[in-house]
Amino acid sequence: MNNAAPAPARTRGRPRGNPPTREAIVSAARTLFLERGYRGTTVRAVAAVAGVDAALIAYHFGSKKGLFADVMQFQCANALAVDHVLVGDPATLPERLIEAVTGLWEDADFLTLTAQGDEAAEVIREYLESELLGRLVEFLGGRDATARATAVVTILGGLIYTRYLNPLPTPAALTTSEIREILTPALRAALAPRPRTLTTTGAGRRGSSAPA
Amino acid sequence: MNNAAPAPARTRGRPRGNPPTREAIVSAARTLFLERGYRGTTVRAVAAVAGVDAALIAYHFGSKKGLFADVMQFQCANALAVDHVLVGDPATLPERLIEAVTGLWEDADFLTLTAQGDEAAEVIREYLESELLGRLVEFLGGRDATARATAVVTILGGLIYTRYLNPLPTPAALTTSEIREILTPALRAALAPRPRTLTTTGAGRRGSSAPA
DNA sequence: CGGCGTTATTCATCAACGTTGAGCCTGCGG
DNA sequence: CCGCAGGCTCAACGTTGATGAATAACGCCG
Repeated sequence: MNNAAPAPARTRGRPRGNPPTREAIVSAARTLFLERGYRGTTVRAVAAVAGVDAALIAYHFGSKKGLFADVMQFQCANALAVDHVLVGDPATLPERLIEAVTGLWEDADFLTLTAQGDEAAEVIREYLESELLGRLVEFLGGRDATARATAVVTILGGLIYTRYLNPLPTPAALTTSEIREILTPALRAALAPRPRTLTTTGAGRRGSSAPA
Repeated sequence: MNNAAPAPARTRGRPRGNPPTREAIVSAARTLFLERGYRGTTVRAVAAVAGVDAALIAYHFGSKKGLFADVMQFQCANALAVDHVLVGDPATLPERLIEAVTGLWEDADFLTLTAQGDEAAEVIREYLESELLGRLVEFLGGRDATARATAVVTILGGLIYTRYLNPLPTPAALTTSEIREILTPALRAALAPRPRTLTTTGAGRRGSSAPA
């Protein structure tokens, strides 16, 4: 299939110099994932484009899902533009957060990446629950920053879940503006510092399980 | 919910169950499992010996584990000889149960089948929790037969678990006679009819999870 | 009522999938 | 100069999806 060229370049053992294998895989994966989506992209295809053995993907990234997560970490960082969302008036942070998340779904790239079903969306949710959460904690600061950030991420994770991962039948689905209307106050409440040391029910960690 | 039709027994298409292949697979599997153990036996090898496609194993038995379960159901039935254990004086049933289970480990066939690690022993435990339980319920009869049989199977499952599936370091392991000494009273207690209608907490169903 | 295409259902095949374990070979620290 | 660790290849693993025969009941017309 690939090079029948006289160069049997792929010898066994450790390669010569400092091979940029990882980057080659990520680059090929980004292209193919965006082009054919998650399910439509096979590890073997990525490996072929990158010019490496398929087993190397499992070796470097653990699994196909891990590779996807790696690609998305880059892609999400660009699309979500976390830093860009965080700067600005804290009072309007909820609006910017919602816009960033809903905006993902108007991004064609994201749709082809994400509208494939199973593991792909988990990766995105997990991204939110790690990367965004860390940034938020750092941004919010203060004593209960973690709790507040968790609450925010929980809400956003639920949004992603109901919008994509387990989408409701279209009549029940909310439009973007409805989402904005409904979720903004919730986010504002979640972001607000605790008024006092009430037993504020401690925002539940996992908020993404759906009834059916 | 579905049709209350009295006898739509005749299905529509091709008749179910093509005997030669299924039996050929089971037969080949029994041979290879006994000869090379669970891990040492590949589904492709079984398929080759049986002269069928490897995918048929997944089709007929769901998975390699399922095939193993099928083979073991036969093998267990012979080795455990449930019927033989059940007949006789109910007063000495505990002794016979323990002897049957510990006897499995003195059976060379069982060791090669089972001493392979991962999924193989789960199958045996699951066998106990279905087949033996059903027979026990039937044998015990009476009102709380299910509860008593569940208690018995829980104990025996625990025995299997600690003896093989998650074996303790040898100093901590019990000898066969120690097991007999310790577990017989427990089994007797489990088998005893409930003295009265206490809220007997209903013997816990899953008793096989270990700390680490 | 009997023949016959239609349809439904099961069994079998093939290629491909993602993943793993064993081993190879190079680069580097001692 | 040698041992060892690490990037890597290769073959094989268990499993899946698409596709195609085989087969039996149904619909129908005559």
